Amino acid sequence: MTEPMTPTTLFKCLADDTRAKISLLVVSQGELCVCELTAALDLSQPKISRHLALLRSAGLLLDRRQGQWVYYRVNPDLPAWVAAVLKEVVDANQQWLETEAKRLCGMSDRPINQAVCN
Amino acid sequence: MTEPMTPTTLFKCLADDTRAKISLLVVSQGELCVCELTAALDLSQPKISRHLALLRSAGLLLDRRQGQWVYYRVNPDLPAWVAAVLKEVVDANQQWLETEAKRLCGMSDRPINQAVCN
DNA sequence: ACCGAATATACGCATAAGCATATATCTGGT
DNA sequence: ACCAGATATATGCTTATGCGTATATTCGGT
Repeated sequence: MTEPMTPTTLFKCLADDTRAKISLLVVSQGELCVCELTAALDLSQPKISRHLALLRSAGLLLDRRQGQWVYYRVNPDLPAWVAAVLKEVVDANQQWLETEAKRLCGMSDRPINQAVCN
Repeated sequence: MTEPMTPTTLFKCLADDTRAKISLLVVSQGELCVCELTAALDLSQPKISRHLALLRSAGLLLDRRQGQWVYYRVNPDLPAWVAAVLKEVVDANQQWLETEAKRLCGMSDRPINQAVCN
């Protein structure tokens, strides 16, 4: 079902603030669970889940259940240009993600390892 | 009016087949006029113009009138990451643009210089 | 088995986005 | 001044997209 990723497919995934921030946060953190994303973006859980479902069905993200939590990561089988684009955007837009990154770092009850907080 | 380009702004520009192909063709050719784009994408002129207006008002493309033709190019004042993303996508997706590039090269009455056709 | 936490989906609705067609504007040539 | 080619915009319509709320589902602990 996950057809080859065309430019338009990728850009549709990212053409929404919620999905763009989810994706970029996941890229920079490696792996994040739904409750972490909900806290970082300060949005309702159904809203986050709905956007995650879209990113998953487009093949951009993969999910992994671990106990009560579901972790999302970037699909490692994507073409190299997709990873390159994501990396470029993340590296150049740290400030745009600042608020969300801070909320994530300030999260008290994170399930597992608290990632780099600098 | 052209606010700083956020990731979401850029991706909304590109989240449509017509606009993505217009943008990538312009990136790879340097500059293209409306009639060239209309021929390359094989779409109606109003449709092309409407999407160009969006790309222009988002600040992604600039236009320049030369006689009866209006040429569009990528805004050179965009942040470096935007140019990097566009370049990455173009380089890796030549095949996706193949049909349009061929139509452009096969265009008989191109206004000025016929760009590289390989 | 039951309960609460975490996550996913369904539903109804409001708005945005894209389209085709018609029309307006601008330019160069006569 | 007029006309044709090139381009831009307006209008009305249809569909896609995103949202909030309610409700399933799944899991670990008791």
